[in-house]
Amino acid sequence: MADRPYPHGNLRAALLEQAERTLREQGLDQLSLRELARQAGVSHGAPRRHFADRQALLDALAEAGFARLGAELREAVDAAGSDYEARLRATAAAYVRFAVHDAALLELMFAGKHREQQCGALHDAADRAFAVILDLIEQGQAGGMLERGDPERVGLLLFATMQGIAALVSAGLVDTDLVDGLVADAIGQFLHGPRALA
Amino acid sequence: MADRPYPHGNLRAALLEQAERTLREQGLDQLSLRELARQAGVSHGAPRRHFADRQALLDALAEAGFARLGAELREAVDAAGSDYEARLRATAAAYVRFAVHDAALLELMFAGKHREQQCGALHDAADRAFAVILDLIEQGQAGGMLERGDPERVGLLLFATMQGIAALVSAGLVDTDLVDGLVADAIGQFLHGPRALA
DNA sequence: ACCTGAACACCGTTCAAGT
DNA sequence: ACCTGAACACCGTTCAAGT
Repeated sequence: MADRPYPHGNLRAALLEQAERTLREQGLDQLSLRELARQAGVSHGAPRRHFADRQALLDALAEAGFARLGAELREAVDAAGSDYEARLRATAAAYVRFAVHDAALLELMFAGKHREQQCGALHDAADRAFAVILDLIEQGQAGGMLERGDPERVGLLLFATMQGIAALVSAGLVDTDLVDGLVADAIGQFLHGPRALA
Repeated sequence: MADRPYPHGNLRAALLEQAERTLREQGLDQLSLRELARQAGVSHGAPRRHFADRQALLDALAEAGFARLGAELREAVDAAGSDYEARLRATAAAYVRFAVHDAALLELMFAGKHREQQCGALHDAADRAFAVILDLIEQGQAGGMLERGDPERVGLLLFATMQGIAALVSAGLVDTDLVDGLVADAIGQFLHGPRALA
């Protein structure tokens, strides 16, 4: 209740930031435009100037989520050593970390219900996150660590596997202490095929 | 507006059935207890006798969703021929079909927010769906089509991959005409390793 | 045992009015 | 250009009362 970090002119950013925090700490159900306005110290009609309706805010959150996911994946790759399997593993681990830390946000990012309008921006943000994986695939193929093949197809498969593991974890269908093993299995299978699991 | 198919005594089943339809046709946002009560021809307080609150209804929907998913996977396996790769492919195709037909329901099934109470029943239903995949893995290992290895770990990986593909499709991040290829890639990679993608 | 109906607090959205 | 504040329709939840 001290000074507002956004005295003015930044209402849109303030709403998004607080919304992301609420989403993380209390879930989508508790995310209300009126409460966000209250926390920002403006009237309940004010957010309308920046977001046409609640869904527009959710779309913007999802877009920002993909941007941040892409950045975190990129960081993980860059921080990993030169060993290719370690780079893959670090990427997958970063993905799962994001999924655990921002489960509700990830749900929102993959929620089917998105506006046609924002859908373009959302799709672009998702593509930029996917580009990290794509780069990794091309790098692996160039270095001979991965078989040749359409990088997009191979990358989509890796992307899907990571998202699937994230979903199982977020849903609580797999115990958290099994996650690391599952990620390792996924990367091993991806690189070396079924015999990696034997 | 004709006769109610549930004159009485089946309110719980009627609510669940209508809720699943609304979820499919209009999405989670449009699912309201009051509207369900209206469609069932009862007062808005009546559902409370069968579901403590809205979340309890959603939990029940998710549980029923896993039960149906399991049944549809089982049917797909049984309807497929004896060729093992075809059986795997049919299972994955059935999963994606479910995801496309009931995207909002699948979202609900994997939504983190589930009650402790219902969580047991939900987990059991999910386990029964997973059992179909587990059987398939054990069958593949016994027949020599799959490498040996903890069937649970191998099965989880396949489960995650299917869920990941489903998520990408539901989110609209991959065009529907690429789905079949992606499923084929996933199964090929799962059975034969990376060289299947070259 | 199951349902009704009034009540309460809250929400998203709209819009005329202010600065 | 941006925000206010009253208004409207709708919702989830509670609870005393009915049968």
